[in-house]
Parts: sequence; C-alpha cells; structure tokens
Amino acid sequence: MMAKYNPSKIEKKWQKSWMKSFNTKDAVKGKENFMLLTEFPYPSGNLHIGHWYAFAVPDILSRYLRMKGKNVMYPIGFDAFGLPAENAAIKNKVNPRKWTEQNIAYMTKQLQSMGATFDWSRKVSTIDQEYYKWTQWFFIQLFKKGLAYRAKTLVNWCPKDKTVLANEQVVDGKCDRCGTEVVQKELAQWMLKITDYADKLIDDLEKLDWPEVTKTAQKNWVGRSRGVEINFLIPNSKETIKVFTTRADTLFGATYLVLAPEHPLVTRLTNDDNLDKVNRYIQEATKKTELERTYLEKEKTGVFTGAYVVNPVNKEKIPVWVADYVVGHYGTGAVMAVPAHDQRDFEFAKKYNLPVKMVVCPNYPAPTCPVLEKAFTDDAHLVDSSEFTGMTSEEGRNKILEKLRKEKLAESKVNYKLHDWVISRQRYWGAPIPMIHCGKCALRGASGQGYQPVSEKELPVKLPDLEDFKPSADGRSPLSKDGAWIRTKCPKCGKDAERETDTMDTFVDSSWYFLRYADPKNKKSFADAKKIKQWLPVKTYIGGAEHNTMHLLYSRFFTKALFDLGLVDFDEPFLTRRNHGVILGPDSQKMSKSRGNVVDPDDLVKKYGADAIRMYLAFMGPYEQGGPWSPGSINGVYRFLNRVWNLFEKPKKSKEKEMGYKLHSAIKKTGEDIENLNFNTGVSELMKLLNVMEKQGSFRKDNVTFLKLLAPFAPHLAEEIWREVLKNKKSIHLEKWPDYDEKYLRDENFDLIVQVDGKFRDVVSAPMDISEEEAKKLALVSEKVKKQIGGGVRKTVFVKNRLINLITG
RNA sequence: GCUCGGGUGGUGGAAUGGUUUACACGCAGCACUUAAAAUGCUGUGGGCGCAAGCCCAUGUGGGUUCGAAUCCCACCCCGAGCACCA
Repeated sequence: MMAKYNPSKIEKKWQKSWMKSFNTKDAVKGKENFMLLTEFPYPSGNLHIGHWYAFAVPDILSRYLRMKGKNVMYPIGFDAFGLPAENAAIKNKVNPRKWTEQNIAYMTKQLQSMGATFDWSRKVSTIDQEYYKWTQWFFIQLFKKGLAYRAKTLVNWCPKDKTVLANEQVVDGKCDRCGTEVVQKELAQWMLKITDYADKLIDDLEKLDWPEVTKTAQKNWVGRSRGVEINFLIPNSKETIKVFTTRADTLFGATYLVLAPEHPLVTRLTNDDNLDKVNRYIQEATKKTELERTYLEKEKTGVFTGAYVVNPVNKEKIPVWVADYVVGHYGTGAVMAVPAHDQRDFEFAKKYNLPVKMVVCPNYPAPTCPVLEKAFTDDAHLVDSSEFTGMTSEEGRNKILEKLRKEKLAESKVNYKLHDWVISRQRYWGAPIPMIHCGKCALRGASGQGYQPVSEKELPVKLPDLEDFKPSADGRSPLSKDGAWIRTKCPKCGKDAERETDTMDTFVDSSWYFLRYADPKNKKSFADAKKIKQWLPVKTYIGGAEHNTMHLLYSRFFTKALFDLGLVDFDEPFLTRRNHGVILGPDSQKMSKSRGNVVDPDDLVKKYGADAIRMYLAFMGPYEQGGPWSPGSINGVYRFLNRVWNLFEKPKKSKEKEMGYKLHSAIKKTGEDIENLNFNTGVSELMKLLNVMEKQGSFRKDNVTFLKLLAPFAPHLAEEIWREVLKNKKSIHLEKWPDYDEKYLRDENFDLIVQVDGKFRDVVSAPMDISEEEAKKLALVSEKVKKQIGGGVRKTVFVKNRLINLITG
C-alpha cells in the first residue's frame, strides 16, 4: 500500500483486471436487461475531451445501474465509413481502410483508459463486411417494399466534397461538413421514402421520454401544415392551377396569383408580349443558389405573365405573376396572393402596385376596417366575402372548403416540409448500394427503371480496393473507375449488367447499429429475433443535440420501416433520450487545432488520472449544458480524491454517534441524482458527506458505505481501496448499491426558520413535528425576533418542520 | 419573424413557493517549512458601521402571495432550432 494517492499506478492495473468483467450475458436470472446507449464515435484518429464527456460520464450511470441489480449492456462501436475518414485518408495519402483501422486500434486503447464498463465483446464497426452486409440487406428490403427508389431530382451538391448531401446535411445553404456553399444539381439518386412516415414521426413523439428541444426540432423539421388545395380556373381551358393555403378564409382577398419560376405552367401561360421578360426572369432566378434566393434576398421581385385566372369562389379574374419568393418544391409551387393578410404578399403588392383587399377584419361588426401598414395575419371575422361575411376565420375556412369541395374545386390537404432522404453518395468510403442496372430489363420496363437488387445470397457487395479513390467533379462515383467490379450479370435475366457505383450515406449505417449490439456476431441475420426482444428498444440513449434532425430522425424512420416489414416488434428505437452539452476550450470557444485550445485527455490522465477527469466532467455543471473546460477547477476534484484516500489511509475514528441522517440522505440523494443525470449535484453530495466525516470523524462501516457511493464516479480509486486496503476478494463494482433507511432520513431536530412579516430574522433548532404554538414560543425566545416585533403578533403562518412567519401589521 | 432554452457572487454552479449564493474554483490571512510546493485551518455577495447590527441584491419594470430567483404580465439581453413553407 502506497502512502500517497497515485492514480497512474492503480488505474492501469484495475483496467486490466476489468477487461472482461462487463461483457454482458443476454439474460441473467432475476435481473432486468438494460441497454444504455451512447452514440458510437467516428474513428477520427484521436480521442478528445468531448469523447470523455460522452462516454465516461454516462459510465457513472452504467455502473450505478449494475449496482442496482440490472443486467446492463454498455456497448461501444465505430461509425467508420464516411467523409471525415475518407478526407483524412486523402490528406494523409493512405488507404481509407488502413487509416480507419489504425485509428480504431488507437482509439480503442484510449477508450480503455477511461475505465468505462464497455462490453468490447459486442464491438460493432460499420466498415466490417459482416456489418455492411446487413446495411445492404436492409436497403434491399426497403426497395422491395417500395421505400427505396431511384429518381431524378434537384439535389444538394457540395462542390468541394464532390458529392450529394441530404437536406439535413445542408446548414444555412452550406455543407455541414466543410462549409462550402451548396449548389443545386439535377441527378438521378437513390432515395428512402421517409415522407411516408411524416405523420408517425410527429405523432409518435408523444410516447417518448425525450427532451422538448429534440421533439420540437423534429416537429419543425417534418413541418406538417394542414390546409386546403384550391383550383384556380384557367379561362378557355380545362386545366386549373392548384394552390395550397392554410387560410382559405381569406380567399375573397386574393388579388393575384404567383407561380414559382420552376412551375411547369409558367411558359405555357405566359402570353407572347411577356415571354422574353418572363424567360429572362426565370433564368436569373434559377441561376441563384438556394442560399441567395431564400437567405440573402429580402427584396421581392417578380414579373407579370400577362395571363389571368379565375378565383373559384367569386369568379373574379386575377393576374398571374411569377416570383421567386414562392418556392417550387413546397406545396404546389403556386400560391394565391392575399396582400391584406400575408406579409410577403403585402410587400410584393406594394412594390408592384397590386390591389390590397381586406376580407378579415378585427373591427367587425363595425363598418370600417383599419388602413393597413402591414398585413393583418390574425384570425378574426370575415367581411366582403359574400355569404361568408360575418363568420369567424375558423368557420369561414370550413364553409368555403365545403362549398368548393362540392364543385370539385378544392380539397383539404396536408403538406410537409420533409423531403425524401437522398442516400446516394458519389464517394468511395461507404457501403456500396446493392443494386444492378440491366439495360435489357430496363427496355422491357422492369421495376425500378431497370434496377434489380443483388441476390441476397451474394451479399455483401464488397467495397473494392481502389488505388485511386478520389472523388471526381463530374458527379461520378470513384467506384465507376473499376470496370471489373462494375461488370456483373443481371439477377433477373442473366445478361450482362452493371453495378450501381454510388455508396450509401453513413447515416444509413448508423440507423440500425443499436440492433446489432444485441447479436453482433450473427451470420444468418442482422440479429436474432429473441435477442432483439431481450435488449430492445433501447432504454436510455445519451448523445449530442446535433443529431436532433439527423441521426435521431433517420433511426426512428428506419425502425418504423422495419416494424412494418415485420423485422422488429417495436416502432420506436429509443424510449428515453437525453442530450449532453459540448465541452468548449478554456477560452469558451469551440475546441479546434487552429485555435490551439484543444484539451488533450491523455495529458490529463497522466497528470490527474482518469478518476479525476471523469469526476470533474461530472461535477462541472449540468450534463445537458456542457461548458468551457476549466483547467484550475479540476484541482478541486483531485484534492477530494486525495482526501478520500486519506480517509482510509489515516482513518480518524469517530468520537460521536454514527452518521445516521447525513449518510442516509446522501445515499438517497446521490442515487436519485445519478438516475436523473444530475451528476454535478451527485458529486457535491459526496463532497459534503466527506466534509462531515472528516470533521467529526467516522466509523469504518460508514466509510465503506461512502466508498460504494463513490465507486461509479471514481471506479479505480474505489476498487483500489476496496481490494487493497479493505482486503475484499471480489470487485466493489459487483457490490449492491447501499440501501437507505427511511428512519434515518428524519433528523431529530430541524432548523426552524423564523420570519417576521415575511423577512428572515433568525433560525432556531427545534424538535421535529412541533406544533404551531410550540414553534411560536420558541421563536419568541430569540432576541433578534423580539426586537422586530413592536406591537405584538397579529397572526402567524406555519409550515411544519420548516418555518414560522410572525405577522405584526 | 416563429418555436424552444436561459439570465443568480470575481468564476463554474446550487436552490423550481419558505435562511439566496450549497458544493467547488479563485482570492486573502494564518499554521507547517530555511524557503517554496503540497497540506491543514479561518475568512470571502455589495453598502454603511469600531462593533452589535441595519439596509440592499437572483437581467429590467409591474402583479399575485404572509412570503417570489422560483408563479403571472410586459420589456431587454444571450444561446439553440426553423425560416419568403403560403
């Protein structure tokens, strides 16, 4: 036994001895299974302090749950395909597989230095053939069900990464990986039909214990909007222009109609006099990037087509304009413009001198409506609306729809902002999309535009080793360079055919990895049905808020699709979700090499040991908040651990009674704090307890209880003392979490707060459960209180075992 | 613009109707030391005061209450998400 706390000596030893201790059995009699999931890391090369926050802090919960008798699985894996690894590989001029595998090996070592209870026997890596085989298999199942399809659409293209991005990966018009401005490109791409699940993705949020921010983010992202689709009539034609509106009550106020520049009817409607002008406008508008059109452009522009359409409700003729403030890909790409009741239409009408007609009035039934300086967008009563005049907006919407529906001129309609998920990537480092294109079958009009899924027996479609795996600017995947790999036979007709050369978005890989943890080595299926039942859905999932509208949405979609395919028997993957914050540099800025504010966990391990880092990260503030790394504050935790060491090294026997109340309330509070992820107050509870034990001395029995409370936070130190000082044979991490005894939770005395006229004046010790009368007597003994009471006490307010308030006035 | 968080000492934070500032960091003083580090002890929101003590303070202004950091209303500021989505 060393006389001094020396973490670097003890930590390695126990990490070694724990090596296989946390490999989880699928079932343990009498124990409930509990999968505690954290987001598996990208093998970027080096662990940073944020990884410790993401993995070592939840490990406190993992260890605690085990002590509470649960069969806990705390799995780990690597999300190893994708751009970051590939770009790094290009930069370092090595093969991505070699690069990634080296990183995994190194990061595995680093992860082991946390002293976390990972089950390494279940390690999953998305680049393993036995893993991506099932990613491909899932794709084929989705394809068969009509949930994966190929289509030519306008997609987001990153010129720097030279690949397509999903909408979720475009932030403020820029690529979320490299920050390059994204351009629109028309390409044929594989998509997943996430829009089929739009309603469920919103409605099922209700049954989840998730942070409100995440739920709202997902609701906004899906963007459900209920309204009406109305047909405006084109004179002398059977065709109509459909518009979508949520405000059918303002239909009488429509004074013009606007088409998006992309709208298919634009050129046909435009009359010859205006054709040049309109064509020029369209050219200008479509040249702009999405960013310019939506974000920077505030001033609205547009041109008149010369055409008119008829408002179906009052047969009024209104002009048709083209303007790029209407977006082509939402609703019908056409809107009825009601300047009086929509701010955008109002601005446009003012600029081009179009009429503003007020049909919803806040003054109803007064005869005059206010003169508008901006659009009036609230609900009120309808005016100037024929038989609908006088109705509330709500009523008006219903009645107008009812009338037009009878004439087949309108129907109710729900629109979503959500788009289908584009999963094709024109990059090398991903799972190949397991499809084969056959020219012969295509000619015969076979399914999927001539694409056939690879026979399931032939999975995985292996990613070939390529000398030159760099992306090309023309939008063709690097895989297209490997002629031998591409050439294959059509699984349907047996003739020569070609493989799909795009790879899958890595978010497909990570949409199902948690399922694989249940049965990571299965060769016959993605996981055995029984094992899935034993472990899933995931009980608690802890990760970063940046995945709110990406990974978390995709995984929910995937799970719902698998549920409908009968592959799993639950339709939500994660029952409880908690977000963690971000650790910033000491300068409160995001950590980055260029800023030079990166905190290296390996250095910290050398200096303070893993226990101090874990505990400081837990202590620094609310877990969902994160915050700047404070290089000085970790000293406080390190000192605390030294004092724990000394508690056993140089015990100070208690001369007083044993620590009933203080100890038992700490057992209760610490446990509750861990369960609620309030790690910071959990740590402070232990600090308070140690302060008391040092001050008054303590019995060995109480010290041992304290050590068990500390074990999840500082596992190495607790183990060292438990085994080497207290000479126990088995690990402290197999011990039961101490029970608290209700009878100790009530102290004999409590601090009675005495207020006079609501102001705190004194605090006196009083026996538990005393009556109001007794409390008043006690209160009046205090000199401080007496001084404040001039003319006597008129009435008292008494809160049992807490306070008495004497009111004089 | 809309939606969701948040604003408490020199700092990180605690307290979600009842002692504001727990627990820590930092700082100051003292002890130990030739000295320093480490450690231990004491003090530490602001103002006035020799002191006892009194007054003030949880972004700002109002309200509810015996009592408000906490609940309600308005406003200011910071962060996050969505955004010409009709």
